[in-house]
Amino acid sequence: MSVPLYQAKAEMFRTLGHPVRIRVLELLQDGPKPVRDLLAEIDVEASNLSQQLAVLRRAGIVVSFREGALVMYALSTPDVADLLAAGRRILGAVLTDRDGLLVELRTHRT
Amino acid sequence: MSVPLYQAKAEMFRTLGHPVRIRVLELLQDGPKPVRDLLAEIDVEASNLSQQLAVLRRAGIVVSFREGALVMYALSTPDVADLLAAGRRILGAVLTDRDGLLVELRTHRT
DNA sequence: TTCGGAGTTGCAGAACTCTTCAACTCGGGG
DNA sequence: CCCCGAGTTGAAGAGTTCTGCAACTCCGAA
Repeated sequence: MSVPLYQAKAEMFRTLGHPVRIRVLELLQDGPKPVRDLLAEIDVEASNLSQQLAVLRRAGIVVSFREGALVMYALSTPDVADLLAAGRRILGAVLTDRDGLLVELRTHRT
Repeated sequence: MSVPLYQAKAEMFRTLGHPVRIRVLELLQDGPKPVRDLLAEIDVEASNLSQQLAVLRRAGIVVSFREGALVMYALSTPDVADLLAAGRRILGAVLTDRDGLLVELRTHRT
């Protein structure tokens, strides 16, 4: 293995670090979807969506296959859902901590 | 709330998308550590580490406090460990899927 | 076979992130 | 008081990533 593990991990997280890519993953959580449907829900240009899908595909996080005239995308592993869930939890924790801090700052001397 | 949720999520993942920052979080998983210790384990310039710590701090993922002459850092919530664990699982899944694919390609016609 | 819809690819400029250097703050000793 | 070790901050240049445009491929229907 030539790439250190922590670097592979960093790359994986970086891959998720884009609003369009996050939305794609959330939409794919409840099953495979054609590009058309993603495009209908995400409000971004087709070529831009395609670029972002390519990023996810290269990272191995989603897979694509053709179904008749349509190209379908799906999560490559359901573990992705766990990651998104963990992300949600941290976001919640961080935001309530911030509120807590604000309360602290208001109720005590700074 | 002015920032859409999926954008906040994307920012959080982007924050994790850097090798030094990942290593810091992994080291902090088993308790608060002074910057000196992080510096001793990570092999990066002090100012660079400081920059990366600032990124994590701004995102609310870690907190820092002074202890005598040293500055200590700690995870702001233990949920961060879950996120790293989920990341590890996906990395594993993606890599074994890749191997699976390679086997497929070798045993059938391409 | 030709057309049109569905996606993808290549590319260039704008926007962002990284790294490093130098200058700085802060809290103990001596 | 002055200095030193411990960290932080600011800024600039190099390097990446993002977006949108235009040109392209591929399948299915007429």
